[in-house]
Amino acid sequence: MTSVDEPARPHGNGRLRDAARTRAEILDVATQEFARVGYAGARVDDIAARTSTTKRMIYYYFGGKEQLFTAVLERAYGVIREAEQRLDVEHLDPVAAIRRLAELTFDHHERHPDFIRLVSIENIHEAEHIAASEKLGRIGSPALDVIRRILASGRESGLFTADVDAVDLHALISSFCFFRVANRHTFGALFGRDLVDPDRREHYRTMLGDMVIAYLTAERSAD
Amino acid sequence: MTSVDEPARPHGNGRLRDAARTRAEILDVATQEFARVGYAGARVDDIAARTSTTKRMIYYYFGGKEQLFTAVLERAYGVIREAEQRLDVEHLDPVAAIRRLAELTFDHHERHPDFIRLVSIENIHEAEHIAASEKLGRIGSPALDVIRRILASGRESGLFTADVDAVDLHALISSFCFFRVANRHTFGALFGRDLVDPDRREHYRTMLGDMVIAYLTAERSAD
Amino acid sequence: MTSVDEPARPHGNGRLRDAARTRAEILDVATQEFARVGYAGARVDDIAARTSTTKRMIYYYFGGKEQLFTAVLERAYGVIREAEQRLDVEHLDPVAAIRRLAELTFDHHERHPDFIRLVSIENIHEAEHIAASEKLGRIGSPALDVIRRILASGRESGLFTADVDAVDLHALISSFCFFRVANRHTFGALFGRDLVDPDRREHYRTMLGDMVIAYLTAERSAD
Amino acid sequence: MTSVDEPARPHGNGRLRDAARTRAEILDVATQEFARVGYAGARVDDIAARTSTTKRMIYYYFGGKEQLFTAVLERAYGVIREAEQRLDVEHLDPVAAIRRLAELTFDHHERHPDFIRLVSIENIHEAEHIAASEKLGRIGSPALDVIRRILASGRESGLFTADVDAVDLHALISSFCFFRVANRHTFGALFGRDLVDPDRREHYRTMLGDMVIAYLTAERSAD
DNA sequence: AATGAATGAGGCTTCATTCAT
DNA sequence: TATGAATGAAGCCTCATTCAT
Repeated sequence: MTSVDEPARPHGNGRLRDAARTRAEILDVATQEFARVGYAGARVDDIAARTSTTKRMIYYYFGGKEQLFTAVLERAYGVIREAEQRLDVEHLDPVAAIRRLAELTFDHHERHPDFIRLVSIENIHEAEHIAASEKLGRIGSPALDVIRRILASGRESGLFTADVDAVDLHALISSFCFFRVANRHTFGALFGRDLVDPDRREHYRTMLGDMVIAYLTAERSAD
Repeated sequence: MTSVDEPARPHGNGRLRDAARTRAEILDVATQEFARVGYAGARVDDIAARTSTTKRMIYYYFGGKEQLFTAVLERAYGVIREAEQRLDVEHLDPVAAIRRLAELTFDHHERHPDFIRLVSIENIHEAEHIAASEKLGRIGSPALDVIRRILASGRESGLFTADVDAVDLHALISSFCFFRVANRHTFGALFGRDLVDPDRREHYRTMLGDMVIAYLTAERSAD
Repeated sequence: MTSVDEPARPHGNGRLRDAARTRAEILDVATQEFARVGYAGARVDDIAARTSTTKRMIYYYFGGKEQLFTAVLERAYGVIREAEQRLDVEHLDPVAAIRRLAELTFDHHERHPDFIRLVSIENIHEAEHIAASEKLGRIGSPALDVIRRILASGRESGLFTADVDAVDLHALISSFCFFRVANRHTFGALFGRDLVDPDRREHYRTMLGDMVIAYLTAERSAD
Repeated sequence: MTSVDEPARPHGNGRLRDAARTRAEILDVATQEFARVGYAGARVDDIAARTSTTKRMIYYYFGGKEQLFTAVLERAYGVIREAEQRLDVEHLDPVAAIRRLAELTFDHHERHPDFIRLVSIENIHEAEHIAASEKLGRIGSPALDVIRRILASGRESGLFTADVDAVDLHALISSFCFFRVANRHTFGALFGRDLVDPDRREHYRTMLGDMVIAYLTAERSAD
């Protein structure tokens, strides 16, 4: 992202490396801009201006604004997938594992507000870029498999009573994490409470875990 | 602002009625357009074209695109406030009352996807229009008072054990309702599950209630 | 100009008086606005807004922006004519009379910067409004007659040697008075000297008189 | 900015030449239009239409209407400065030198009516564009230095008696030259005399010289 | 004599994109 | 691989003016 001063190499793939770097730089800036002001609000000129290359390169590498936005989404989702692939909670008992997974989800949302904004924006566009992307259609989530296994194990042991599958539980966990970051501005403006206040962070993190565990383990009337 | 049914008066206000109607019509169309494509994506020309008046009237009544968007938000929040003021759940016992409130919140989100989109959009803009609006700053929510009273009553009777105040509980309930509608496109595209599929509606509605009640009533380790 | 609270009179010309007053108020405001930002720069809305009446009245009384500007010019030239009609310098000897007249012209320009601006503006428009006005075409100037008589008397007595007629002398005197007020902004910005600085007022007033007298009385080579 | 006569170079700058030409062409047309109808009266569309490029280029090169007007002023003042730098009168005796300088000023005004109109217009705007321009603030005038030296020499030799400095004398000379061109429309319309009638040109040119010399050399009462 | 609502034409500016080199 | 110049379409907004009452 920062310009690296590496010695000019007479032969070889110096060019190629530069190309990759240019591409990455454009993606970095574009991610910030799209996240900041939305797809329609972003300006190709502004993105180019914040780059060490020119506007022409955006068209050269990505083809256009729309494809650039799709590339931004693809990379952003790639990052989250990688993080999820590093999840390591299955050595814990089901209750602890789920709580840990919820917390990691919570942390990931907190650390990537730009990604959350991009997702909000993509939803305004009814996920059309995801639908058009070869990389992103039905990409699923590594976390889902983890959840699936924890749920199965918890249910086997009789600890979990709730009638949820992994996808719904993922939605339940995500909803709180996402809302807290995505809607913090309107929520703060209307209710005077900053949902991402660092001082309240632990409180909300615990609240999420409590909620998920309570839901999964609640005594159920025979239905 | 809402369509007024007042009898035709002998002289005068014929025009005034038209003015209110014109204003309301513009707001209706603008609400749809802003919700559909966001603030930056919306076109004043398009809004005007879908109206029985002209573009000029938008500027006459609202002053500009930005103020129009603010007016749209103001009216949209007004509608939700009115709905919340009609909440009538306090004759129920705390558990039933909270479940009912969660369900009504759920239903309201389901019925007003445009409103949810507007809120997402306003969050992308970091709630700047709410902040600039005299009508909307720290508007609070009638639902909060209802929640507050139910929580107090439930805690008194020993039914509720969770350490939440009304604002946090409101966030918890809203997050699921909001996410389900707001993020349904990306969620559907990535996981192949339509969160607003009518066939799954009851399932999610129950799930929300279960989650909230489980959270509020869970046995807590002495901490 | 200020709204006067006079008792409503049941009969009589109360209406007419109001009409005259409204007209005058519009003219006052229009004079300021046109002088401030030029004909094209002035806004009918702004003029109306600074009035106690409405925009409609401007059209009612004057017909349109163009005619309003013409009316403004007509009244402004009327004021200067009246002032010139009160010139009383012919009891002085020719030299003193001319100096006095120059000084009065100087003073008049200083006191009516808005008028000078209007004249500049009308020149940008190539005097088309004057040409179109019945009141203003070839209106001449009472001052011209005065100058004519002084010149004749001065030449008779041998004091004045210059080959000028009244119109040219009027131009000579006016040019300095006009330039000092009209061009003071560019002159000040470029040369750092404020031509209308009160402290330099006497200096320029004297300079003008000296110049005119010197010109009129200079010894001429036999040509 | 001025049309450059540089030989076509083997590669490269073909475009650059075009850019300079495009810029210059826009400036030419803009100068005419602004001079013709004033800043507010000029239309960016009209300027573009009279150009071989498009409206977009005006914004590409100048940024906007306001900056275009400033650029027009900058170039116009640049032209006059160049002319003044070519003044060559100091080989004459002070009286002849001043008369010659006045005549050259007179001629320059006559030859550049558009420039005079621009200056009038800029004064209506209270020299705000000059103030905002880095090129134009306190630009001074080469003529001033010339005048200064002539004045000193004339005063040394006892020929000049008047109490003026170069700036004031410059104002005195300019005022007549400027008025004659700038106010010719209203003056002509009101008094029936065309100040720029070619037949009267020599008359006014002489009149200006006579006036300046008479003023500078007049016998002064001991004050 | 007065007014709020309405209007069509046109104003300035900006957009994503492409061209020639 | 890279770039400054160029573009047409469209964006938001404002103008002087008129209408219905």
